[in-house]
Amino acid sequence: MSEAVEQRTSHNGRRGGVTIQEVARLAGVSPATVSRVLNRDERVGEEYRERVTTAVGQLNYHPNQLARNLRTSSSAAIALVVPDITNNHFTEMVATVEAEAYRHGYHVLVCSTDEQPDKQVTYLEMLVGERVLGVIISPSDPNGREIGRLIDEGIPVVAFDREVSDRRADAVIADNIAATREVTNLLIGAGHQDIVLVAGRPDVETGAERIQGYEEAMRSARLRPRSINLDFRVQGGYEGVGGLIDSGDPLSALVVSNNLMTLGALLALRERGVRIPEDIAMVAIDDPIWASLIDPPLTTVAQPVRDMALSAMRVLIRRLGHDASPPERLIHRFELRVRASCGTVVR
Amino acid sequence: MSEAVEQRTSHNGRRGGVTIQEVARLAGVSPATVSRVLNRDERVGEEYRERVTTAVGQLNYHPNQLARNLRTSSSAAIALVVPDITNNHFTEMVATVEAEAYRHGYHVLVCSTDEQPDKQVTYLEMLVGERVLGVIISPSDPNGREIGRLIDEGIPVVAFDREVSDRRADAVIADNIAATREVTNLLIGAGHQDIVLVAGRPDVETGAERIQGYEEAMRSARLRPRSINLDFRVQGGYEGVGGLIDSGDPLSALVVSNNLMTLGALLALRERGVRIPEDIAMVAIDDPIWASLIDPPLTTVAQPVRDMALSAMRVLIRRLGHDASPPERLIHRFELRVRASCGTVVR
DNA sequence: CTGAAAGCGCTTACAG
DNA sequence: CTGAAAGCGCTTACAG
Repeated sequence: MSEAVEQRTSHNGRRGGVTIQEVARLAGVSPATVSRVLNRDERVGEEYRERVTTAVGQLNYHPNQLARNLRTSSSAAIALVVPDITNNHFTEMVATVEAEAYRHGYHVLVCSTDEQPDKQVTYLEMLVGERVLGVIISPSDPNGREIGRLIDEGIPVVAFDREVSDRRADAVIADNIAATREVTNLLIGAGHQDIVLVAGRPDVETGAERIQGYEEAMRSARLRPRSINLDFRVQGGYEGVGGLIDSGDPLSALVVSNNLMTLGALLALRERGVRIPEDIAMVAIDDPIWASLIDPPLTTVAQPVRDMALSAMRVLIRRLGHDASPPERLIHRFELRVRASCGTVVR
Repeated sequence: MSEAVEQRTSHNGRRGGVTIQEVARLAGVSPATVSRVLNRDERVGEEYRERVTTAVGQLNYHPNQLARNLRTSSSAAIALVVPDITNNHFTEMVATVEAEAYRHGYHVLVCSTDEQPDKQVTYLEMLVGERVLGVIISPSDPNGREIGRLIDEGIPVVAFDREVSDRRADAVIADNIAATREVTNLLIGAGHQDIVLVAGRPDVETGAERIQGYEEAMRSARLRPRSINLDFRVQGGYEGVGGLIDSGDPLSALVVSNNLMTLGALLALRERGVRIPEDIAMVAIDDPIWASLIDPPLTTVAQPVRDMALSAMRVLIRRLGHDASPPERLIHRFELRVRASCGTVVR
């Protein structure tokens, strides 16, 4: 963490560029007036406004954001704190938020916490130091104390996908319980009994909810729920499902908790020559773009990530406008996409 | 673009937090000394150092980065400018850079230009305004005038994947010509003659190089090169390959120029019931994680994105340390991964 | 080794 | 409607 500090201390020699003073001089007005024009202050006279505008043009003046940031004690940055950018789910989210942010003149800081609570703490500390305007977070640790600190400092926080414990944050989440119940019921309806859930970490909210939905469905059908808890990565799905097969325990269908684990599961099954859905049926949460291309096409429930990201940005932008209405909790629904892998469809 | 400006002007009311003055008072030293301790200035006496350190701890002081930024005329941000974050290739790159940046105490600004030159210009202007420390760019427009401006301002630029025309920038690129030649030769060696290249935009460097490699291989074999130029997206591959099949022109094998187009191509082929490799053989540039999972597994040349990203960061960090040695040009090689889709392998 | 003082480039009450 | 002046919170020559 020290390198960045060292670099910056030796960086002062950079030549300054045009300042607001020079623009003021050329336009024959005060710096204050230039500033007002730049900030769209209504009360500047038409003639002054024009003189400033042309002076700005002639000098090719660009305001120093750093000075602005210090003076206003804020920046133009929105921070995105996610557990893992390479997870397609979050990539879509980042892409959507970035496009929206650009439209509104913000820029985005991407912080990947790697599911590590302390990386989250470090990043959040950094973010209050940088006075980011707002943060959208999919927490690795929903209780992370720094979350409250952001809100204390007046920085709005929108929880995405997973809630945070601080009740002052807004939240945009998906109905994980209903979605997992639905896909599990689909397998039960097809006559499966030995259905195992390849679950993500139960200490992560979405993980826990998916387990809950699965267990509800199983219990309603008087079946014994059985799940393996792994981390939400390719490796997790690969090792978990590999072990499951190798154990020889009865198994006729899998519910897999997210797209990365699905990839791992498929690798493990393919290596062992297990056929889907003949030997084992499979359904997955998340609908990555390759789901319809693999053999067999995968039955999934799709999470409306882009819509969720847009919701999150909408709420955040409202908060940036100092909307102090009570925290919102927006719940989005998944969409079932039945394909061949669950064995209920003629191929 | 105006919204961000409006927000910040109304944001001053935020309560300040602990300042360096208060730390100095508590420690019984001057602010200058506190600053020196914080910035690891060697020449501070042991006793002063300790007093400062404990005062910092007691007050839970965090330096205001905004003030630091203005004073040093720099920030701790590295900017990543890429054409499309959702492209797996760039996602991997962003993830790798982010992790490296975190290790070194920088944070990263993600800018997606959407292949639009003017979006690139807007972003680069913003970046000089923000005095980012450095930028890694995969240019939508290699000639974008703002690239030179960054370098003029002393901000190091590393071109990634695609070079920029300004010769002062470093570049980390891949050997696209050799890679495309190699996969094309693989098909030729298997006896194919009607091999079409599903090419990306020829005005993009990587696109042009891939076309070149393909044409070199075809001409060496006295075959007529034929390519369709699309944009590097799923949609491009989908429509392009669909049209190709529907045209009824002779076609026995496809070389597809990147992973998104490959996805599109596969969708188009599947819709039409075209079998791979029996009806049409296929090889692709880029080796996404699903390449080995689809049916049939895809023959690809893999680009070492993570290594490339690490190279880029290494160069950039060196430049941040004011290394003024001549610009580097690091060329990475692809790796051929023969699987079933090219029809040269027993399934 | 340490401190007093200047200053980075803006914005914004405060007067007029 | 406009300007003079203060000040955001640091860092860093400059003296000592």
